[in-house]
Amino acid sequence: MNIDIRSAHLFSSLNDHQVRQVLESSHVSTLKDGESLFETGDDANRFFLVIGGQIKLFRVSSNGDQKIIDIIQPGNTFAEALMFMEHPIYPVSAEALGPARIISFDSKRFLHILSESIEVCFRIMGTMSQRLRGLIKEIDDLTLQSATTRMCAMLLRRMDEVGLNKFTLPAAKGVLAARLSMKPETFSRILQNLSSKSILKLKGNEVEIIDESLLRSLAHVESIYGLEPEMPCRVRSSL
Amino acid sequence: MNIDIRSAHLFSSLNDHQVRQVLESSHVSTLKDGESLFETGDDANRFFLVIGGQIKLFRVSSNGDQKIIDIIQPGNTFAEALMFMEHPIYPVSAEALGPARIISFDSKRFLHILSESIEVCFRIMGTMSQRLRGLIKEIDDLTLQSATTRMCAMLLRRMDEVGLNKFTLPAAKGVLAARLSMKPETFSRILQNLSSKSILKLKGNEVEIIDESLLRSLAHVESIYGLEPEMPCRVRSSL
DNA sequence: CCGGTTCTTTGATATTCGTCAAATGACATT
DNA sequence: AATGTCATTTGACGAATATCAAAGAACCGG
Repeated sequence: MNIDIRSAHLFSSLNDHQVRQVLESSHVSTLKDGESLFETGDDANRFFLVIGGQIKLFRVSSNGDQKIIDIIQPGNTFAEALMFMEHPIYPVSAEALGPARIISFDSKRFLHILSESIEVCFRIMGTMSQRLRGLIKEIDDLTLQSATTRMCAMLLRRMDEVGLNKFTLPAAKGVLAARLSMKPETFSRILQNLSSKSILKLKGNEVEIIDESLLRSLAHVESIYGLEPEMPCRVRSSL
Repeated sequence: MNIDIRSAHLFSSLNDHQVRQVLESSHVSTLKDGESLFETGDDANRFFLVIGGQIKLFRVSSNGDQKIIDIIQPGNTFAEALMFMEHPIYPVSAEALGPARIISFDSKRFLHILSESIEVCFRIMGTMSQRLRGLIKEIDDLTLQSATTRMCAMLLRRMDEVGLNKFTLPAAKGVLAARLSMKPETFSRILQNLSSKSILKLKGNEVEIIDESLLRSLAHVESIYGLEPEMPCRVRSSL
């Protein structure tokens, strides 16, 4: 099991010596479906790299609903931003979505390495600023758009990702519903509705987009962001 | 007009020489009410420090509604996170809320200084991680709570800030409504409603909280979060 | 002080979603 | 295949919030 952690953006500019140092304080874990990694409010002295499966980051409201903040895919790190706080506390809970495999790292140790490498610092600031951007985008997805709009945007994103007009939903419907901040019932009804308008066909978790332009107009995706006039880089993964 | 930019967290660990360097590329501007500083999608090669008035950060949806992401107060910097991106583009628009005064800085120049000071890097990572936290909190305010809940939370926050049960609303009602992601009409009605239940009295923009405990229960403020990250942390509910 | 603009309030109505309850379907275990 | 469990769908209903329209208030320049 020798994974090169340098494939993760965060570690990409470490030299061999530094990688060895980081690995000294690291620990690989296997998680069962639904197994908790940490909870909102826990002391945060470690951060993580997903190497298999998916990790769900979420918050729970007083009435028991959960809002999924993000779903972390293999190759990505999370909770690394917290090490720079004086009293690091996880602002979300994390658990495995299906069986998963992660490596955890000691924050203090990593900070020490960081203090000797400006380059790595810059890289971290880069990922943090991307995450900030992603969250801002998220906020406006949540507030400027209706449930239907969010659904359509998600479908289009997924379609771009896959590159086909036919694809599998990236998670269970209930999970997606939470990710889009709606009830499973609403999720279901919206899909039925799109289906009844023959904008798409669905069979189980397989979706086939029929009328992309209509879907796109429903999503109102008229470059609130620019549609990147220049842009070489198309696929953005920030979910 | 000699302001010590070191009072801003971001610059606090710069030495005299560095401060001088930073100021070389800086530029003070005065903005009239509603004057635009930049718009969503503009190239971002400068960042800003508010020294007077307020700056509104917002995004506009396709139907013309605007969601206010944040209102930046004097002493705070904004848009500094973007300098670490390859193609920095402002993800929000910014304009003055009332007359305002700001200093702008050249990002490249600042990056150069940064590349020579790990300490400043760490400080920036600290502020960025706090901002991330703030946005996560924001997301769950928006999704896990109703309009009334958001209103109550805002009132309580304001009350804590001022330290009195009587205070002035921190901005025009319409602006606050947008900040809380609701229509002005809804904002008005909720206030009337709270007033009719004698939870508060209002006269113009003056609010007096009568029944704090009731307000607090309406806000559901059972610190999912602890209150303040760095505070010597008061009573934290289990969690 | 006036007239005009903009902000806020109010009422009537429409829509979107959530809630509750029950039916159906999918899947794993026995 | 039979069973149990869990996820999804469907329907009926209600509550929260947006929308539209119009009336008041507050503010401002002359």
